[in-house]
Amino acid sequence: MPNSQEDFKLLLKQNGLKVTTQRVAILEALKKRPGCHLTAEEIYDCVKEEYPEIGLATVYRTVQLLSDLNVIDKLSLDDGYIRYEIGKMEQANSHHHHHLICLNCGKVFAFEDDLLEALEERIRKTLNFQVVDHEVKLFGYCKDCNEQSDNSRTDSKI
Amino acid sequence: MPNSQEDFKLLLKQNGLKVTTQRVAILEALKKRPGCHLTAEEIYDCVKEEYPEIGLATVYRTVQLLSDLNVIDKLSLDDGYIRYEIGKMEQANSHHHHHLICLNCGKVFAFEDDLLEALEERIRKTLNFQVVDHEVKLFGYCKDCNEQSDNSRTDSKI
DNA sequence: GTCTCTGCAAAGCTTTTGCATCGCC
DNA sequence: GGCGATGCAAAAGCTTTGCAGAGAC
Repeated sequence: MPNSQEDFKLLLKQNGLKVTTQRVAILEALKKRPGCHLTAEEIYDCVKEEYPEIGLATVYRTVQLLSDLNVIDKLSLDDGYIRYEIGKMEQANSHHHHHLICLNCGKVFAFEDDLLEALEERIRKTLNFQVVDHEVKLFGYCKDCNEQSDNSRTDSKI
Repeated sequence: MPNSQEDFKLLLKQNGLKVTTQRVAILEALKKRPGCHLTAEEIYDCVKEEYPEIGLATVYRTVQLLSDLNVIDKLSLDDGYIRYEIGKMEQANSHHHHHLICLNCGKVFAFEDDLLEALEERIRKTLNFQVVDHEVKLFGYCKDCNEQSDNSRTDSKI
């Protein structure tokens, strides 16, 4: 991506949309935080720091728009919030969201996997179901939390 | 499951909870519809047919309770509703939700897969992340919708 | 009889929408 | 200057909560 901000402005114009400070600011806020899964409220707080007059409704409208343009990806961690993260650049058609969610600390880790390609192929053949996208969430306990519980087990000898 | 309704009553009592008509009726409603992914409102409508005086709040409270007891499974299809289905019987610790969601007709298909076991094992080893549960959603187009679009393509010769 | 559960209504929360104003093109 | 975008506030929609009465044990 040589100059993705210019690309973004072009993308807006190509779709008959206007380039506004708010839209650029929201995208930049998400770009600065790759791998973060932000709620609309969180994005609102981030952008407000350098653009205090922005409204929450604008954030909601903009993330919807950016999601439709495939610039950002939508995901849910089943906590009642819709979350967004910067999309895998220049890969409009193959966004594979794989997330590891720690049930203890709540941290979210992303990972890429090719094993699912085989699964999708198998489903296509056996069930005649054509898979075009997927969302995978794995719940468990992360490295740090595992080690902590190991330590506490060791430490707990009075 | 020899007599799962008795088992359920026992489970409630063992947890210091009371056996009520509403709780039994809600579980029965879900049991009658295996593979259906019902919202609280839908469960409410089902139960109301034979128990008209039930309240929606009771349904919300009961599905939460049944979910905590691992009797039913919670899932989301990202449409703003929390959904519930009868859990995999007698398998309290290994519920593997795999869902195929048709983007055209909205139908949901469930499938079991062992490929993910290998993936989880790999994640455990490479990332030191202990997976205990997962939620997999695959979006695409089902058999019927695929065939329909094939037909409409054939039919559209005029 | 006690203590939990239920039903109703109200509140809570995230997200969406209406509308006058603002600002990009 | 026109028309889309914004900001505010109000509304919408799902879910939770408070409370008095009902029901399980």
